[in-house]
Amino acid sequence: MALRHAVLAALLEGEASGYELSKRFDIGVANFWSATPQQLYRELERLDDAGLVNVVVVEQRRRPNKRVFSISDAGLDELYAFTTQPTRPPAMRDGLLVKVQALDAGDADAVTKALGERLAHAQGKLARYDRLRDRLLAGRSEAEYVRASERIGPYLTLMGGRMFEQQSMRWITAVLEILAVRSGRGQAVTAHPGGGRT
Amino acid sequence: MALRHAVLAALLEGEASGYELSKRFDIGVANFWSATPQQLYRELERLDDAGLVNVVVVEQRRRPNKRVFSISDAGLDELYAFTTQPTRPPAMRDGLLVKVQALDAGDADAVTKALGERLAHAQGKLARYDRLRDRLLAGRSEAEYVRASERIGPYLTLMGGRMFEQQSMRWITAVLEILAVRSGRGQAVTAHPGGGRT
DNA sequence: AACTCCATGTAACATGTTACATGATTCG
DNA sequence: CGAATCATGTAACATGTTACATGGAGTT
Repeated sequence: MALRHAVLAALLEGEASGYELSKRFDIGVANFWSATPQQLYRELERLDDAGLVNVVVVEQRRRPNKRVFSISDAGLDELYAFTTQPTRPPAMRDGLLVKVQALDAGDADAVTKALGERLAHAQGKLARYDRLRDRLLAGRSEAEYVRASERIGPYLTLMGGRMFEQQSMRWITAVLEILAVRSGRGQAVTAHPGGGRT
Repeated sequence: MALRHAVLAALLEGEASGYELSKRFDIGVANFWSATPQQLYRELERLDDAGLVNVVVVEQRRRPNKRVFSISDAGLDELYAFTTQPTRPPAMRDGLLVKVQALDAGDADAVTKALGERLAHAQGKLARYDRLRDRLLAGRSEAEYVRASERIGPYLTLMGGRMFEQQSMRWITAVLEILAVRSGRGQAVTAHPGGGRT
């Protein structure tokens, strides 16, 4: 049930509508959890039913009404309790890794292309994280920020996100180099056994 | 449908029973995909139905019979096709990150403890990966291995796994240091707003 | 006129988790 | 004698994905 707690944690940063949350949890932006809009709308219903969030309907002039959610006292208790509960280590589930694992029986050019795309994606995410970091630090050094700021959680997960993307980039770069070496090596690429399908 | 292709990719390393596969895909070992035994048994049924694997029932003397699976020609075609298909960037979903994000409203000691446990877990995985790497290299240098070995996919994902765990360890270490600085800072920990639940 | 943004949802499906059940064998 | 390992599964549930639907406002 970690989606539930991820939503509560996100609401610590301030109240939000489902739509606003769906942007914070967008896969291309999220640094501590990601979820689709549909998951969020469903979960927000449940959180409301469980009394873990407060809801206010905000009527808007030239826009559809929105329901603005904030964390309730019961929600804060629930979130506190969550931090004391065990969590399992995360599962590796990345299609790109499967492609790389299957490289020898797959289309090496296609995998190389996919690696390049992932590299660009990581670069984009990193740039966003860096902008966010600059905004958080607001001119202060990290040491200053760490001492002075009220909250530290968001900064720490942001750092995690940055390091993760940098790490991805290093891995992809290393893989691409190795693939370049191998494609330039005497031995040609072995034709794929099926010989072309249909 | 990446589980399907992960299983096919795993079978490139040789035939296996469901039970054997479940060990390769164990969350504490897997370096390119993880899955529970139940998922694997279900998926192997489907792969069999779709003709993507060959199945041989091996009768054993003092053991229950086992069904040994290997990738079929159709399976190789399917896997090849998969390497040309787009995959989405992976979703961040780690309960530990949620805890860290919620640190300021949570139990800092419990989160610190969880970070320590994750650090140990990462260390263990790294050690396993290192042993696997030594076995793969079999005394050769990486450069030699890259030039000479038939397959490269498994080595590359292994490298990915190693780098990922090292990266996790660096992040956790940095977080623990920052938390140590903050807990030693003038300002005491703010009591949690709910004040104790129930 | 077409497209994107705001704002919400439903329905159907695919995937992943947890608990349980069975039964022999080997290890300490 | 109890625990771990080998080997397979079923059932129920929780979570996540995809496609679609609605409708006004602003933008090109």
